Amino acid sequence: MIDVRRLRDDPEYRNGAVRKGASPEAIDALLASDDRRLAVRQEIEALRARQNAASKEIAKAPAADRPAKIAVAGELKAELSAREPLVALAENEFRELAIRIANPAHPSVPSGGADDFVVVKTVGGETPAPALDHADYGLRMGFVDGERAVRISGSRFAYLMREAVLLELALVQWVTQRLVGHGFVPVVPPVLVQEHMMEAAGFFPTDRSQVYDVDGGELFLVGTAEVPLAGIHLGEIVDGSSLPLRYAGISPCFRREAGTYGKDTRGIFRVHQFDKVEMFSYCSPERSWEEHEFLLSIEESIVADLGLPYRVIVVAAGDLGNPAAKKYDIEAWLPSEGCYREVTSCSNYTDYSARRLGTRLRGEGAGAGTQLVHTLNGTACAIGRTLLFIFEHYQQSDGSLSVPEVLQPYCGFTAVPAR
RNA sequence: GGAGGGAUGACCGAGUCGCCGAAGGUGAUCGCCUGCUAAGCGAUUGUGGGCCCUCAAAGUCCACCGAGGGUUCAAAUCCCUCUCCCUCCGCCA
Repeated sequence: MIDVRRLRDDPEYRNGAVRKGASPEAIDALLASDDRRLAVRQEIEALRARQNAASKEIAKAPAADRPAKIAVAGELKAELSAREPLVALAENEFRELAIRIANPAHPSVPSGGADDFVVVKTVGGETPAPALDHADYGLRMGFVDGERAVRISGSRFAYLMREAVLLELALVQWVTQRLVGHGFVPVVPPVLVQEHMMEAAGFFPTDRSQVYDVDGGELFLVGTAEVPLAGIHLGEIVDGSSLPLRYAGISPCFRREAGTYGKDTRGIFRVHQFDKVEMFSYCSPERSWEEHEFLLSIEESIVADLGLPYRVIVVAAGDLGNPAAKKYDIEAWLPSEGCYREVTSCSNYTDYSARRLGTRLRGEGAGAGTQLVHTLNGTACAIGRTLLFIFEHYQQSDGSLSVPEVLQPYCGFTAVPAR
């Protein structure tokens, strides 16, 4: 949820919203609506104050005077109940308008759309394509069986099998250990959540079509552990000195991938179900940008230690998700396609999600007030996606697969012979 | 799936129409006291919003006792619906 006061007073903030696609008209309409709801509320509150006072008098009055006083209070009540619905109307109008304004882009975010990203750095070279691309290689090695999965679940599902499973477990172990070392609390979260949690996390109503609902719409399968991790401190006021609170969620992720027909149909690049280790930080507003860089540095270290060539980009304003003020993507080099493709990303949602989540922090010292926390999230490792990069970069000329050194202690083998 | 019980402030826990934004306790903060520590004594200590004000504080008004409706001049308290939690039975990895 947008900060309306800041939208009114801070030109840079307002401009950031425009760069995210909000029209100046929509913003002005929101501000006008804010004025209206305030005026209505003031009127009703004044009326209610009079009614409350009248009621209190009744309690103190001697029995003989009561009937007259009750009549007076009754009139006020009638007037109040006639005008009270106006408040809800004004509030609803305001909310409708407010929900359409995305979190403003940070000044450091370039304007424009999907092609207007800025490359921050490039590490490693653009290696040549291997004999088989990740899909063919996965099939050949018996790592990925999409054909059989189609029979039982439809397209964009796959059986992950054989050593690929051990590599998955190794990745989860390795990455989780690293995060624990950085002070993240490891979490296996619920992956079915209620509608209100989807809303609070900012996925509904915008991305409703991307989410599976089960149990007759009572519960929804999360597309990322970010959702339940964002809910850990729902409605809580946390001690400011305990921040940053860092969680590492390990979970399957479910995505409908609506509107991606024909896109990335090879292998397990884009599937309806995959496992992921996700980072989530609750952070004070003062140091959330620092935290964002921290999450990026972890993501970089993971990709780099796996030996994958990659680049870091700052995603342009128009290509940011609704709640993100800034987002980095790490794109690894995919030799078979001859281009960089996203492996991980991290976003700073600033106070945008926290406002709906109701997660605040209490400052230190006596009389210190509360303020909204900032929330950030990032992919530590999207397992399937990562495996596929390994299939290409670690595929040997004899058809065998070597194992990235960092994973060897966790999977118990150093190579998989050709098949 | 069946039968009961519950949801109150950071936490525990009173409270069956007006004197309740809510006793008491814990925790926290400030001060006092004891040559340290512990204990003890006193004070303060919910959230959000409005008005006032240059700002803040103070003051004042409104809302909030799981959520949403209802009854009433007046609801934490009565009624209805929903959600969640707990206990027992059944089922079960």
